[in-house]
Amino acid sequence: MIAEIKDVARRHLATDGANLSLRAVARDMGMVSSAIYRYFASRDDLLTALIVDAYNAVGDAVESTEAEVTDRRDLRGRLLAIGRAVRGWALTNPAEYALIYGSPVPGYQAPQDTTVAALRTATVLVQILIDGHHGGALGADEPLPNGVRDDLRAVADAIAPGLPPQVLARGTVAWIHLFGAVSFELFGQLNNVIDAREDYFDYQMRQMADLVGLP
Amino acid sequence: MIAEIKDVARRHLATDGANLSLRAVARDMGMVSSAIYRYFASRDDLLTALIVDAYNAVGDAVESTEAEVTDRRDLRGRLLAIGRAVRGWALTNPAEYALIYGSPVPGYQAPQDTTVAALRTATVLVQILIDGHHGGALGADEPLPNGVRDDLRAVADAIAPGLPPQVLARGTVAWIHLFGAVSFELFGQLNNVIDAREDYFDYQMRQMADLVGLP
DNA sequence: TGTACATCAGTGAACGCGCGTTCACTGATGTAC
DNA sequence: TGTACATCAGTGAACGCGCGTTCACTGATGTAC
Repeated sequence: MIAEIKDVARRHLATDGANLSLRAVARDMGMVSSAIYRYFASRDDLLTALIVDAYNAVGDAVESTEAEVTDRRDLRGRLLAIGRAVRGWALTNPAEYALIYGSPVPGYQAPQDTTVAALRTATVLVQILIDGHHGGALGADEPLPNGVRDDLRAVADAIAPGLPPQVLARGTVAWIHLFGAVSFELFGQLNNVIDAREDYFDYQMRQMADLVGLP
Repeated sequence: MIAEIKDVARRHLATDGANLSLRAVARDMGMVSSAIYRYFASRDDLLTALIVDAYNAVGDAVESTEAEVTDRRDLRGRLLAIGRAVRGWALTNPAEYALIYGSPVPGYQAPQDTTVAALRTATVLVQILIDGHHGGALGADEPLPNGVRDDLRAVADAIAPGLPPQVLARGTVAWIHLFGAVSFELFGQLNNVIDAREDYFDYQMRQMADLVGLP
């Protein structure tokens, strides 16, 4: 029942964006609006559930697609797999993507629960950096601004002990570019400019592989 | 009067996002809601005006900041200036930034008028590419997927005749990264990860200058 | 200088709609003795 | 096997609010003769 409500709500997200209406969801389920309160304490609670689900859905997509790269030394292939997984998921679930990576929902404050699910995807990328670093494939010579170096050292301590901040820095740039590229395409900024979307996306991911220094 | 309405509307954007309410705007101006219709035919018309203004505001900021770089051969400096101008404007006008570069407003269809204003910013970047290319500073050897090459050739024909698609390709990557980085920061994805925001942004822009191959 | 008229910014009431949330309730299903 | 009770999913009415848009109107200001 909870699952059905979320399904209907997801369908509504597609047309209404984050202005999700409890009453409309109830209507679609042939229920009276107050019945939803048996399952969700408020509209925000429903939104939160959808957000957590969305993070987990990208997480699932990314983890499984990346795991399919059988040659684990093919770091570029693994990065490309992550990128394609995110993009593929975003294209099939644009509203949910916008919910988690688009403009913040006005008046909605994300609770702590969401951050755990949000981290899953990042972990897969970081593992590529770790593997590349251990294999000695990634250089890490150039200096970083002090503040950035300290911030990234803290991140490394938490999720990838021993990974040099410089390596992480380039990883985050690739990371940000990945979501930037997907958002740009999804939010219509590529319209009338690039039609060969898939090739263009792959091209960008290759540029990022170069930037990170993957062999 | 039109200007005042837009001012108040802009203030509302900040709290309500794109769920802009005509009545609330009128209320804030001490008018009755129907009075707005003397100046804007509908809520969507007001939104469109705000969007065009926003594009022009970024355009102004970018053009003037970039023009301040006196050494025109300093291509990296010019790119950095563009980046900082976009980021600076976005940080002072987050709601307007979200309006034009965030998730699309549900149910709102942007009219043609907006594209002209949207192009202004891009033109400034393309000029850097042109200058770099004429100076012989930018290599353009590696192959591009056919579709991408054709798409970008068409773009070049329209706004920068003679500019090789390869050069434009790298420029668009920098372009997309710029907005990706600003959105990532503005939409809160950097929270609890990077505190040295400004340094981190500059670092990213330097990576993009490298990627484009600016001297 | 004074009157008649047109312009036009803003009013106020109304239409028809939507929303989130509360609350006492019905009525079916399951459980215990 | 049959009765009494508890559980609980869903109802329906209501509260108090918001919205975009239309429309006939008032009343001040400016213009023409």
